[in-house]
Amino acid sequence: MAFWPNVVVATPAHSGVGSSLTYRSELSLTPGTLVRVPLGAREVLGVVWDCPPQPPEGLTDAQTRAVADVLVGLPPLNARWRQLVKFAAQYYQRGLGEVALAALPPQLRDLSTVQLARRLKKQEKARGTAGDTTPSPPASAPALSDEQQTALQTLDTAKAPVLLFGATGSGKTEVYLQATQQALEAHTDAQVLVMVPEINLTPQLEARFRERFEPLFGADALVCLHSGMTPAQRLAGWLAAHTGQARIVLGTRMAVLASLPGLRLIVVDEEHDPSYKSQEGARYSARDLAVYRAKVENEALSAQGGNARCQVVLGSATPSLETWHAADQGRYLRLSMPARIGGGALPRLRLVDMNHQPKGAVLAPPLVAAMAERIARGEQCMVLLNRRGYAPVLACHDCGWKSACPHCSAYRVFHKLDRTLRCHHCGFTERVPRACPDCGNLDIAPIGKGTEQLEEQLAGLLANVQRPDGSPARVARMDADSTRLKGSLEQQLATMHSGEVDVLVGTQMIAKGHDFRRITLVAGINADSGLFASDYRAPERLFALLMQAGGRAGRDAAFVNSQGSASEMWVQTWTPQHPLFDALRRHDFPAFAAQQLAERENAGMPPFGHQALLRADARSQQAAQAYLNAAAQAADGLPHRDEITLYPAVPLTIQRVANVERAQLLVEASSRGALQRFLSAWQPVLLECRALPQARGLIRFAVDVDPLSI
DNA sequence: AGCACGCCGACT
DNA sequence: GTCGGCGTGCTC
Repeated sequence: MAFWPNVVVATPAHSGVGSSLTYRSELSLTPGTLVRVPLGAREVLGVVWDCPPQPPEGLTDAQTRAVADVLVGLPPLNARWRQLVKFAAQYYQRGLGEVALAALPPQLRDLSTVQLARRLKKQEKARGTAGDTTPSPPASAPALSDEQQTALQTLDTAKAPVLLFGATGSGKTEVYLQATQQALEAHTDAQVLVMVPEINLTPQLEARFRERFEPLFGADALVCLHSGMTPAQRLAGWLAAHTGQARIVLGTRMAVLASLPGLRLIVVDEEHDPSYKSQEGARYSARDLAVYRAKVENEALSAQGGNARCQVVLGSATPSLETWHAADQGRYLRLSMPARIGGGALPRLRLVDMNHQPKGAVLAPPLVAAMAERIARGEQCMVLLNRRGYAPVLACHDCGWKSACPHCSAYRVFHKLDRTLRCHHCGFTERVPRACPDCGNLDIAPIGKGTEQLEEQLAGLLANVQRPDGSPARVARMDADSTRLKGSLEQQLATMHSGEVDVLVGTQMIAKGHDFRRITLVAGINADSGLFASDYRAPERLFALLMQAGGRAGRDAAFVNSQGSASEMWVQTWTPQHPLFDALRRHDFPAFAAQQLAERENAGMPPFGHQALLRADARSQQAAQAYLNAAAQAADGLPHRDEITLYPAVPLTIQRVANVERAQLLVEASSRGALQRFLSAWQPVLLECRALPQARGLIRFAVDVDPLSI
């Protein structure tokens, strides 16, 4: 008796190989079994997709090679996981094996069967001792507000994805915690997946979950899964999730593809965050896959009978318009928690019209004065500027030279601290020239402001300001540069918490998640620069960013009240008349969303229309565009072509990065189904078009379904 | 995608 | 003389 298992390996859709490869095996292999198979000269990890007892047609015996090794001891990946992977591969136009293998920990690929057995044994042993840990008193959950209570109850019985629309500080995390507890207590094998948009946000959430659940389920019951972990940690975490030993998995977008056989609750925190959309490889939206995954789990659970469900919660103070629209239509269940815990008020908006401020001032004088007042009272301030470095450009006043990157169509940023010019796109770094490289003029000067300069200027402006104890005000900066070294993020957060720092200057990263109880003033500098960009999502992003940043202020109602002052959100803008600010002033996200959705509907934009991008990287811009336009031409006559609009190829905003020219072509459809079917039919055509003479110089192409920016 | 094989520049 | 750059082609 022999079998012909179809095995998926890490070959992408555009490699020309079908979705799976057929091997030979003496044994019948359960679908989902992990195997090692010969592929060319090497041996690779693969997943058995099915295992028919008949040889395939059109494939000779000589072509079929034998399965080299079966990873016994590792339970097969279940049908729900395989369905999720299959859906993701189809929907995002990638190879089945590419998605499947990307969802497995990289170390699993090069681990021998013996090593794996050892790993599993170790894990098993740890599980054995987990139950013996001294039972600590169960962590007491705080009493819930009425809003939280309602949310929790609804969550328990909801028959649709739940949008938890909660103001910053309304206690969403406590709802996640208690929902997790509910799910875990309902079933001994139940697992919960909690996702956050960024690695930075995992430590504090992990701490909250550990504090609550370690006494109940032991330390091994919670694992983290994100790309910042070492390969060994990732393998261990993945194995724990796959074997069910981990009851709670906390991670970034990659965690949505982890094997979780007992999944009963998925939490997507800050669901609007663009980081959930992967930007390379398979460009999937972890949020959308989370919703799909819950659906698959629920279909399986209801087929088994009983009323167990896998719930999915999308949490945000400023939901994505896609999610908001789904809630409007009743596809998602909207739960609102408008009140802050402790009765704190949301910060008052102070709009500064920069047209009426002294020319050249980065910070409006009234804002500086307001900050000085706060510092003198022992309060902290936060200033947001979304630009690293000292200045975005260095220029020669004489000949007009600018600090262009030789490899990219972008300027290199002036970093004063280490006297370098750095390209933020390709990483090319040089020491700042003493004189203009073109004309030798010594008068080269920075143009525009970055966080380094803002920190420097603020330190100067606040030099004479004293804190209540008479010590001088202290300014600190937090951005990707200041937190690059391991542990420095934690260190910087600690100095902020301890109150050593009065003013924190930083990029977007300071707006997310971190709770500093003494912050009562938040300022957005140059925040509206995004509004001038052509990106139709710019207002949505700006609103979310300002709302999130504003949410950092006045989190501790008791502190704010004791200070006798209200918290404030200052925004410096050149377009104060923009309707976005009216809604922001009222903290009225629903009004903002309604206005934006009306605009989107009129323009046929998402979520009313559906989009995909065909992107091309090439030696020359001409080749990139020629390939794209040829692909568009070759689409004639494909199924659903008449329901699709193909736009002409255009260069990306940053046309060249690291000497690679980039272009893209927008694909639009009014129906998701038509777009999907068209893209599937287009895929083989895209492969063929690579061989066209005009596409000479093409390096790669990729389809981006539901792109976040166009 | 990997990863082999294969052909041209700066180093032990 | 090699090490190594990445261009081209293949994987049941």
